Amino acid sequence: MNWAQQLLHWYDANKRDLPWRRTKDPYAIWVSEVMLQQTRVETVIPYYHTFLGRFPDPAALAAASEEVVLKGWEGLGYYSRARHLQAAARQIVERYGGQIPADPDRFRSLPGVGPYTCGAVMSIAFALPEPAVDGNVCRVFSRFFGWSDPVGSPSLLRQARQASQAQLDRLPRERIADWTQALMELGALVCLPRSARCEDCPLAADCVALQDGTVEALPVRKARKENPVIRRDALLLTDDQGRLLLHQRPEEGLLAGMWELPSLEEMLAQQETFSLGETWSSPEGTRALQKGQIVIDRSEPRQFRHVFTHLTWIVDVYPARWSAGDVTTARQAVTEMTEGAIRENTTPYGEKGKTALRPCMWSTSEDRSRLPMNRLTRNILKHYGMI
DNA sequence: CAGGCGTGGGC
DNA sequence: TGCCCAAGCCT
Repeated sequence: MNWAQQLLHWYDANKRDLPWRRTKDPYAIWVSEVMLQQTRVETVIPYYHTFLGRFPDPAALAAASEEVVLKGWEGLGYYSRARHLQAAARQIVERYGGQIPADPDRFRSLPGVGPYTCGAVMSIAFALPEPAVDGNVCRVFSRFFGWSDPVGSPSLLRQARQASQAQLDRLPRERIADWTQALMELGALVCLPRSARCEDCPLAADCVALQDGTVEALPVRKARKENPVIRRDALLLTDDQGRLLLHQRPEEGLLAGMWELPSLEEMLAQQETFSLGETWSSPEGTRALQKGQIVIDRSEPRQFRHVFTHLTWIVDVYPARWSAGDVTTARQAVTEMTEGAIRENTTPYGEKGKTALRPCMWSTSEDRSRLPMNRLTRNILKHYGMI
């Protein structure tokens, strides 16, 4: 047996029983591939079942509101994946009658479908000989062939695709899907980033890195930049009916379109353009703020920390109460409630000069269970008993 | 092409 | 605790 046959043989005996390996539905396989981008298998499994139950085919996904789709993705992260998936589903309904095109060029042109996802779906769902090179495959080949190109570099990707393609071209059709998954499965179970299990590897006899003693050194990784720390503040403003003021983030960028606590800094930044009691931007169907005033809790704000891939937030949360009363303009209300209470050096919303008004709403408990929020906001609301 | 874009688990 | 990651894509 050559090394490719040994790998397939190993896969036959050691492959995991994963939900997306029990279906031939190209749509379901596609959904799993998108969810698995930069995300662990154990994390994905419950989302996979829920999402497919709610959106069983491209037509169902295309017909849903973005809010419901985002809610189905809540907690998974990288939320543009969900938007792209839905946008692609809509194109599939319009252009291809709701069927995933069994055509690499057409599928690849859909939003959110890159080289890896295209190759994975085409090979796994349609047995087309398209290479699918992800982080696992790069690592396996980097070690097996002793390639020292950095992870993610075009040269490593190109070589890995070429190596996979060379095998695909020699495989019978019924082994195409297995080949794609066998490479990744080896990376996930044996050829691990750290503490590789070379003693269990079906390719050990031919592995350059194992013979050279460079398994732990490969693949070469670039040094990571330091995470900036961003100081923020958030207003936990409730009224006498238990409603909570929420704010929707901009349509683009970090946590796009998701709901969170409004920022005192943002209110300060926008005080020239609206007043709290009169013209607060409000999406259709939500309740505008009534005239009243804010009473802020002057005790020390509680602090929450949230770490993203590329930055860290430290958020001071200020509990406050909205009560009916005299008309209070934003300038008066915000100036009064922040004076001596708000910390300095926090960062306003609308980074990079975008200061467009975003929708705010008084949310009921029911609203808060329905609206998509990120993990930090969920944690804050849970801490204060708001969900 | 380098950087933006989430989250939770392992060590 | 802090750091590294895990089945990428987009700009």
